[in-house]
Amino acid sequence: MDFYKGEPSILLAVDCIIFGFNGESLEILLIKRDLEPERNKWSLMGGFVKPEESPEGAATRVLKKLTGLENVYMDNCGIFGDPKRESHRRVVSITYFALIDTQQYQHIISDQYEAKWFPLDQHPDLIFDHKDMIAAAKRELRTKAALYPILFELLPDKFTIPQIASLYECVYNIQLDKRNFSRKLLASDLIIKLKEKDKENSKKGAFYYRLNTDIYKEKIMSFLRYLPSWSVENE
Amino acid sequence: MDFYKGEPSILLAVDCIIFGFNGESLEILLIKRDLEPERNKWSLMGGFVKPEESPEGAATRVLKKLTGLENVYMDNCGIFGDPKRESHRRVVSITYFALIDTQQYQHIISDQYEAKWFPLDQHPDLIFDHKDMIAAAKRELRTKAALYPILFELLPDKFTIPQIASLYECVYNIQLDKRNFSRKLLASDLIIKLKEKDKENSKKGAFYYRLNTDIYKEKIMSFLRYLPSWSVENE
DNA sequence: ACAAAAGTGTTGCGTGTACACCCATGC
DNA sequence: GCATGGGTGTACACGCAACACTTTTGT
Repeated sequence: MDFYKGEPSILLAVDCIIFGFNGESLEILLIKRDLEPERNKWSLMGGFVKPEESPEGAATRVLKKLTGLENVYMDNCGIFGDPKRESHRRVVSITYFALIDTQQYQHIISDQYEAKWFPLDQHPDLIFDHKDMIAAAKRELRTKAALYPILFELLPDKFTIPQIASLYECVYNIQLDKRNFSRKLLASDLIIKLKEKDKENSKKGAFYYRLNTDIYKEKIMSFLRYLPSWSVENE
Repeated sequence: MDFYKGEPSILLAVDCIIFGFNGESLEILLIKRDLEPERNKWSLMGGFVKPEESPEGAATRVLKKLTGLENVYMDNCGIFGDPKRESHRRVVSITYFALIDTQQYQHIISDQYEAKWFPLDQHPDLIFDHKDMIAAAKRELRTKAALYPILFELLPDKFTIPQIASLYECVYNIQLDKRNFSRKLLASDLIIKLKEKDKENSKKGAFYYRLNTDIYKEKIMSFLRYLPSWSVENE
């Protein structure tokens, strides 16, 4: 039986905002678009949702195609469906942000695309509404990261506390008191101290830590301690 | 020119989780589905996205069709795109939750649909994955309402503090200390005291308040004071 | 008068912030 | 030994939960 006959069909796409952290700044991975229209312009990595996959599945596939990475943290961060967003054809795009460890990425990068990292706030002009998508992803990343410790996804397995502190500083564009930050993080039981020290960035050296994955998963999964909080303040 | 030729077309739908508060419990508005397949079964209000409208526009249209209401608070709360979610045809559905003031709704209800309010946790069996949609909407409502004072959207223009306190109790299934709640709310400058009292629910009577829309909009728009908060706890 | 719900005053505790200080190391 | 960044101790402020207490009114 063919229900819904005559209903308008719309093309459904996904676009990925791929975040990485190089120790200095928060960056996003952009590609030179490889199909018409707008071929060769800078763009987010994306693709159409195929009949046998979910939107999230499409995003996962597209991400793997570009980076070779699997099991990457991804999360929906918007729906872009303005009828005029692409002038040629009606396409609704669902966006996902991905957090990847650039250490792992370096080695597996696909040569099929001309891909390049750009500082989050200094990307070139992009096609369609991709600029808005990035802005939405940044907002969503900030919101999520304030509630759940997802930023660890951007770091290698072994990391130092100064490293993650500077990551938070990049994400929120703030200055943190590293001493208090360190204490707070340790008190959370989220990280486990290793024997080894990183001596590259200081004479004394900072201990390496790794995630306590049990506690991490618990915190990622759990919800807010839902209480009204009207003490919302501006950025 | 016809770019993207040969790309699979997918039907795109929206479904609305319509929340209302009757003073006693949090409820959702369900309808008896009026088209095949699954005609006459309980369902969320929904519809297909038309070529000339955005998904959000479709949700707004569909909501107005059922309730007659416009300018209703709505927010995306999920994407349901499993290839097998409807066995007959590939449909991806974007869900929106809506917060309406049931006082206004009572009078304008459309007779075109058999619609009925159900307590959020006691709804009948629903078609497809609509049950999951409601669960996702509930989670999203709780998260949003913990960060922004959106629950006022569920109340009439004039409301009392005990009223909104009991709304929070319903949404989070908790007991609040009304005394502290009242103080906290007043300190937020979100509400403005009126001369009048509601004497229906107590002998002393509780003052009516109305929203301070300036402060309200500011708080709704503003983002988190983005700071890492790992003190996440379970429900 | 008294019950019942609205609303205020007060206090202790926990968390975050600021900052003085100590520690380890390379040069 | 001294500069540099890593890390600890401590003190104060603030916000929130707890709860005794006051207020207002209907019966």
